[in-house]
Amino acid sequence: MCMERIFIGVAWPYANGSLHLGTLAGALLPGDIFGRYHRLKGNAVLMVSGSDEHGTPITITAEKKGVTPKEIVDHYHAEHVENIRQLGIKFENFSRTSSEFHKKVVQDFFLRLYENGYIYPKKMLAFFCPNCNRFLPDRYVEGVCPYCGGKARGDQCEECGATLEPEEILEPKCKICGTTPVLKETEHLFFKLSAFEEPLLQWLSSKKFWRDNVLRFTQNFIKKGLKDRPITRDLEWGVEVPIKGYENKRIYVWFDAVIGYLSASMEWAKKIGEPDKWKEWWKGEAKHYYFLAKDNIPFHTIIWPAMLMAHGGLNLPYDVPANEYLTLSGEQFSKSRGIGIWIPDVLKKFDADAIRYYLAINMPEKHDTDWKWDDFVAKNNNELVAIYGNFIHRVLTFIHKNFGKIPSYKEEEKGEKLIEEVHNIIKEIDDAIGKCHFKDGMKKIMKIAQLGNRYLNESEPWKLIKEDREKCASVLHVCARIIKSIAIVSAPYMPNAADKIWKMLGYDDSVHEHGWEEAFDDIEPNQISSPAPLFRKLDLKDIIEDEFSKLDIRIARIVDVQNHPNADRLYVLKVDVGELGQRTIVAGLKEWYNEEDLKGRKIALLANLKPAKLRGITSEGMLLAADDGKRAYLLLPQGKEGSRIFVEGIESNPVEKITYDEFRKIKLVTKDGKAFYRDKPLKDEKGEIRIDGNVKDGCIIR
RNA sequence: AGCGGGGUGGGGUAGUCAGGAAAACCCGUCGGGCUCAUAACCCGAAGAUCCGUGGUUCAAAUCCACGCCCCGCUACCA
Repeated sequence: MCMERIFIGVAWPYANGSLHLGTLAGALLPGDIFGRYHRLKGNAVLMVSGSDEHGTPITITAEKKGVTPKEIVDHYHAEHVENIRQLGIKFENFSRTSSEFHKKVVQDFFLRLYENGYIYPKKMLAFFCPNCNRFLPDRYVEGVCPYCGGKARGDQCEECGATLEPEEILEPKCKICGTTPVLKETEHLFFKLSAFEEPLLQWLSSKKFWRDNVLRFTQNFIKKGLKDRPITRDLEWGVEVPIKGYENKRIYVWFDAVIGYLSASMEWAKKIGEPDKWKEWWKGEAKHYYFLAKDNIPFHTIIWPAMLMAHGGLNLPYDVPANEYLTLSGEQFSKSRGIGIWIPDVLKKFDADAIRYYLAINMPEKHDTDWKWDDFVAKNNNELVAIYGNFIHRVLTFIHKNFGKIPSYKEEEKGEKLIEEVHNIIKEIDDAIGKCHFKDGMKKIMKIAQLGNRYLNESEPWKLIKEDREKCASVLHVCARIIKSIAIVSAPYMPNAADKIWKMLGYDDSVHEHGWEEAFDDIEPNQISSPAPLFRKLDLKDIIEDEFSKLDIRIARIVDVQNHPNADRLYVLKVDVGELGQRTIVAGLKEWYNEEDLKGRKIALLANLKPAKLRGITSEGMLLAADDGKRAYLLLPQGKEGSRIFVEGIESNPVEKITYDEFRKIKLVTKDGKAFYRDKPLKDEKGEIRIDGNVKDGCIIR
């Protein structure tokens, strides 16, 4: 078989925070499975990625923390590198965009496009915040839509979807400081993306094998018309523009990041001492694959290919098998809403391969899939441990106890049939991974383990060992041979476990130095040492240990206030809880808040409290307030009604209904005029939750 | 609003583009077997009007039309 060159580009994680499971499921893991598979197949793989370290969000994080952007990206880049190592993801080069090497490549690339006539200057209007003293990216401008009066963000209305020009937006506010920004003229360099509509469509016409969603999305996007994009920004943090007159500007982070694929390839070649070697992938015959989640599609199927066309002489993407999203119990990962599972946290608790298994078997290839803790535990325990791990463990312990080495094979009719069946499955796995059907491949590996278990049960070697030692040896030989196959075909999915199996089979090198075709070969009569279980069982109780996660605290808006007919001190409130609808609650606020104070106000509502009748009226939830023994103080959330109030780092996993007694054990207190759980502030999507009035520290919130 | 994806037994998914014999797989439930193995393994059973309505067809989960519901994207956030 002739060797292929495979380039694998994995979307660059942004160095403004920790990696989360979505990045792993959508880009890192499929890229790694694919890369490891091709290396096993004997192909020449160049797989690169790196930390994306420029852009406004990083400068803002740095300002908030009072450090330099460099310190932020150094911190997260180091963390990414460490996490990637722990996850067993193998890159030829995992680089970073703040390196001098990368900057130089970006500037050369930029200049070449400039010389080729694809970059030109143009004046434009942009929002400038006089208080922050900076131009604001769209994301940081909030205002009112001139068409529907809804909330508009940047260049678009969130409510009606209208696209807005900067000057149209009403009552614009800087999202960082709340100041009204001014429109200011600024000159930027534009990339002539519009020139590539036809070439891109032409190029796409040969991509019939792409995933449907990727291809259709891309084609529609282009057909709507491509606009030239400004590719410089008024910023200090980024790659300097290599053109006179633009010394105060930086290259737009997106433009710079995608060039990382090229710069990281060149840097790799330099590192291994063959500085021209990258050309074999970028100028010679090679297939370029890019792994990313769906939000990244246009950058990899339109902008980057157009940039490569404008540059000339470099290979375009061959396939972009973009994934959908991994959601968490049905909700999208979102740092600002406190929804997410961060890689450094999960690595503390679980084996990388257990995480890799669950994400592989549950990969969002065709549509969003959900990470659910109970499902993770179930699949780990019932599939990975029970079917896969146990097959290997029971075979090896049996061999170790009774033979000490891989027993020799005489003949065994059923076993031969099984081997043939397994070989067919291996071919199917090969085909599946080659087509980036990773989920399917993983399922088929499990199928092999299942067939092994069945064969073992039917053959009953524990009986044969007493009656027919030779046949018993043959049966176990067959099983061992199947385990060898499993080790090889699992290597792309669970590199660590695969290598452990390999060593338990008595080999003293690494499975990753071997080839895919060896999965068809017989096993050598190795001595084996005492086997140990590969994976451990998990207990859901150990995972969801924090009692706070039981609470479902939502923001609610008071729409109506009535006096309770049978109680002097109680109000009956009607509240709007967004997606949860309207609710009636009873609250004892009458002594401290009058009706007018309350109407329209946003409050914190414990939404999953077991409903209770208070003097004849059922209260569906409980309004949370601080109590200093003399009076009550309302919590003052700012977010949208229906959105959650959370504590960072504690995953929300509310129980159906919580009793008042259970809730009382969870201590929420006041501190510095804010609400705290333990030493962490309660937050909503707008930030930390303040408390009305002048409340002392240490008051209980109920 | 536009575009894209999705709605399949209790849960999670495959199958849909190239329509066709009993709708496949994993988990869960129930019954049985086994005891080598991390109370793990294996076999069997129950359980689905394949979102709804209408249409095309000898035949529809699959094609067409309309409707309902979820999710994502919409490039100067990454």
